[in-house]
Amino acid sequence: MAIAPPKTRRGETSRAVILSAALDLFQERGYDATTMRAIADRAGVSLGSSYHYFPSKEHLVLEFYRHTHELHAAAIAPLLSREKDLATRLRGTIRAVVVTCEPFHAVAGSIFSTVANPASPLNPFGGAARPLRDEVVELYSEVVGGSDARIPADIAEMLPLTLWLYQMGILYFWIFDQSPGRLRTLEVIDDTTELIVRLISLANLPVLRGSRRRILSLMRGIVEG
Amino acid sequence: MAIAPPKTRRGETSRAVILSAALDLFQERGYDATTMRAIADRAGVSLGSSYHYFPSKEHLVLEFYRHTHELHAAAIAPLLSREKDLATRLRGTIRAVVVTCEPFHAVAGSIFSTVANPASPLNPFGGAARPLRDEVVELYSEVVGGSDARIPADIAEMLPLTLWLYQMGILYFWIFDQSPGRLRTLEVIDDTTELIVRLISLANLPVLRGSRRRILSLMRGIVEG
DNA sequence: GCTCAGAGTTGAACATGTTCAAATCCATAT
DNA sequence: ATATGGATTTGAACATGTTCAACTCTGAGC
Repeated sequence: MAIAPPKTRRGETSRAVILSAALDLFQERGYDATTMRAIADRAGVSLGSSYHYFPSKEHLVLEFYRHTHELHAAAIAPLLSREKDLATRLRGTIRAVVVTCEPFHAVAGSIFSTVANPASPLNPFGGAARPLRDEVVELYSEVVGGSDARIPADIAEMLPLTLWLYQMGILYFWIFDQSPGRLRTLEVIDDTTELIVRLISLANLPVLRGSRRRILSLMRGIVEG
Repeated sequence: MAIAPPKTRRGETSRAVILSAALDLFQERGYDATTMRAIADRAGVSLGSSYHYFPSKEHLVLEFYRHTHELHAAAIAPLLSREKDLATRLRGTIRAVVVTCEPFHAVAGSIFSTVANPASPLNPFGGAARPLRDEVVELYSEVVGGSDARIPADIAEMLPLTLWLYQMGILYFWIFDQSPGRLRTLEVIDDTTELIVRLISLANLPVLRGSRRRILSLMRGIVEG
């Protein structure tokens, strides 16, 4: 189940070469059209060797994810250290997600569905992908925490996870988006990020206190399970 | 691509027998563990015959959906004709969804991921499953329309589709729910339906008018695409 | 009753993810 | 230098979704 790390230099090379071939082919042809045999061929190893380092084709996608996550984190680092306005930070972060993922747009559909499967090791709610999800949630923690917005503690507690979920929603929309330059997705991002920030500030209104408490306790209950 | 309907009585019988075998096996073994050969065997036809009536294994799932949808619609008919309170109608409807689907809980995970795939004919946002989705949305139209709640026109316009999406969310939660009697899902349903009705009434507050208009126009924009 | 076109049926063949037992490689101990 | 044990590599074999060309069946028209 777990990925066995290589134990020799030779093994490290093989693993790296297989992964690189897989990432290239995923981008060139998409996930489904990329066969394990093609990956092995391009990597110059046998079919069986690929399975020595990656328990399944899906585990190769997990590395693919880690790759784009690192690209994304690097892309928004300047923004996060410079900007203090929450809306701006949030908008920049989410925009960077779809910009970073753009080269993989054609691949994204089949990958997304793989990830959504509760039985898949890639499912972010419980499988091998859990650590990566936690990293992304942590990133949103920084997006919120590094801003000058004053956010009530109960909201701040659930916000990073909520924003991660929101990001997933945006990505799902983006997968379907065929507009030139993915303009529709960018518009939705602008509108929704502004809305989110506005709703957070509205949550302090006395009339909304009750609903707010209910929503947050509901979310806490869900997360615990 | 499209499913060719049988043209003779013999064909009708074959189709029915294949479908019935598939539904049985899906429940017995789950989607992945059910092979097309097993379906053909149980139906007493050849492998090729199955493909004459159903273009793919996924199309068999589509029928599976239609089946549960009909069970669901029948289950809530008494409630919808008797009850006028929106929260009660909504709670009963969603509860009936998970109750109806309970026999298929083990199957649901792999099916859900199949459905989420934009490339799948089962994807409710565009594939062959679109008509079925419209039926479900229509059902929520009735849930709302048949209640005595006074709902502003702009909200009423988007509500059925939103409730359908909400139902999908509940089902995804339900898939992960391992609690005895699926109690956690039922709790979440009770809490969320109440919350939804409360938020609808709050939406009339002057302070929320702006956000409400933004949210609805956003949703309209998304649906159009 | 015969013919025939189209509906229905069949099973072999193919593609591809995955498994596995055997072969090979190589650093280290002797 | 040789032996050894584990890491690595290999390719055949398997399971299963899907395709397809050939075959059979059936009922309408004569």
